[in-house]
Amino acid sequence: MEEEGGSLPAKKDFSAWYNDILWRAEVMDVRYPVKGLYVWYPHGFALRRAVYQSLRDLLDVDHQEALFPLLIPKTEFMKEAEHIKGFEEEVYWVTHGGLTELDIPLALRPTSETAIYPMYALWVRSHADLPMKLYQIVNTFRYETKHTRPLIRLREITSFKEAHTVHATWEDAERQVEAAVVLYRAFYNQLCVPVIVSRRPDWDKFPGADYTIATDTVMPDGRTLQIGTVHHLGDHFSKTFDITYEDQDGDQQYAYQACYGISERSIAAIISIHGDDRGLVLPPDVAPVQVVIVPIIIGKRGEEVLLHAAACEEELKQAGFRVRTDSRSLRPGAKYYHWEMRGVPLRIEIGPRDIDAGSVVSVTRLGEKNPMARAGLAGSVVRMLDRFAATLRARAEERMKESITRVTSMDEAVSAIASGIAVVQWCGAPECAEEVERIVDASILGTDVRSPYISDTGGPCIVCGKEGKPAILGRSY
RNA sequence: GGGGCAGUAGGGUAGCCUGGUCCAUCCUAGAGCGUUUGGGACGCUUUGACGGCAGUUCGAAUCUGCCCUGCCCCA
Repeated sequence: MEEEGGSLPAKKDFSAWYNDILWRAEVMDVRYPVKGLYVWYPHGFALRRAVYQSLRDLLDVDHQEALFPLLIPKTEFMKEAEHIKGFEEEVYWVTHGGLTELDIPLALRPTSETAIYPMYALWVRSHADLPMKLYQIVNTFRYETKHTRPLIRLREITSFKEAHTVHATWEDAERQVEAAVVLYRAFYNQLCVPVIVSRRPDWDKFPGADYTIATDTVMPDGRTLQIGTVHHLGDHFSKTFDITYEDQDGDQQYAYQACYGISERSIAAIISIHGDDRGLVLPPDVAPVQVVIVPIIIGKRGEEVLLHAAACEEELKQAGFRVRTDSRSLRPGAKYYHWEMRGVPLRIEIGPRDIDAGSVVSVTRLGEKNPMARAGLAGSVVRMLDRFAATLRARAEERMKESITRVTSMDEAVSAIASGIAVVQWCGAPECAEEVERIVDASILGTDVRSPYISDTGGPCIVCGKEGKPAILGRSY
């Protein structure tokens, strides 16, 4: 299934690079014969598993994982008017069971509010049940009409982590929204992916939400990618689905809710932000293989080299690393290219010369090559990988910083958007938003921007000149 | 949503315009054997393809229609 030889298009040609790296690095196979559905290769799936494990670890501190059905009866799905409007054009419907037409058509969940909340109505009874914080990791279906793209715009989102929380008050739900933002920041920090947090304009919020906070990152071509959203649902759904609790005075009260999601776009971000002309570059925390050992098997000392490699592998495994020894009968160079394509952070080469010198050769995925003492190997690897992650993070932060430009004119905005995000002042009026979006051919992503590179001081609106606040503008995926 | 281009072994391609020369070219990959191994090894043997359906025709990879899939541009 794997392909060697030939090479990846340069990352400068981002679209071609992205399409190619997915199969060359064995992340996704895009050849499944249905538009918008793709297959995870084992290596991609291992990456997915590590990424979602790290997300689970963060959530499991105060959330519980559950699992709700894929199919939602039309009667439930159609209850919340705004929600329906937001999704009706992209819902897949199951209309038949075998040859029999169903009395009530079943929707394939495009998201699970309407699957979960009827159950929440049963589960939430008293203030003592609150807050309730559950999440699930599931596939969801959306009949996308725009151009589909692996990991980015899918008809089957295979890896949707959606958390749904229930609270006694609007303010409690708001605090949960903030907690979710903190959680998502921590998640992306582990992935070494920088994000900008902002509040989506009203017309762009989740259908049925009071407001939406989003995390975006900037792709190498300057377009933004939304990689996390947090919604304050107010009491819209609790009123629709009758989610009430008995408060301390014995009165029934409507609950307030929040929900927040992350999908495999997080993996698209890892690939796009860290990858280079040689392939993937993976943060050590989520790399399926963290260390690859390449034994240099020459002539008579082959057996001896393999024994040393096996001892190193064992030592690193004991230390908790995901290690592979590549003892295939290929030239060492071919193995280096192979594992570089797959993003392995650290390579250790062991040959007769190293054995004689009591050392090994270590080479990071960023090309830093050093001899490393054989004694205390595991400790050295820990330090090496920590530094590697820090470098990745710093590198990505630097690029993020460079892609953000504060502008005061439309011309400046246009040129800033060509390579990233423009920060403008905006008064908040929809007419002004339409105007600026039309002129610069980009969208207002959000306000109340939280990024170390964007100050929150206001100024005159770029369109009408009235007092405005910073808003970010960009072309998004 | 509108328009354009394309689909040939696992991947990339030639052939298509001008139907027969094609049991289809080349590179790469896969299998087998042998020699190799400190940055993509080499030799020999071998496997493997015209997106689907219908039509035109004595004859279709090649022409026509529809469908599916992909890519690019515009909204």
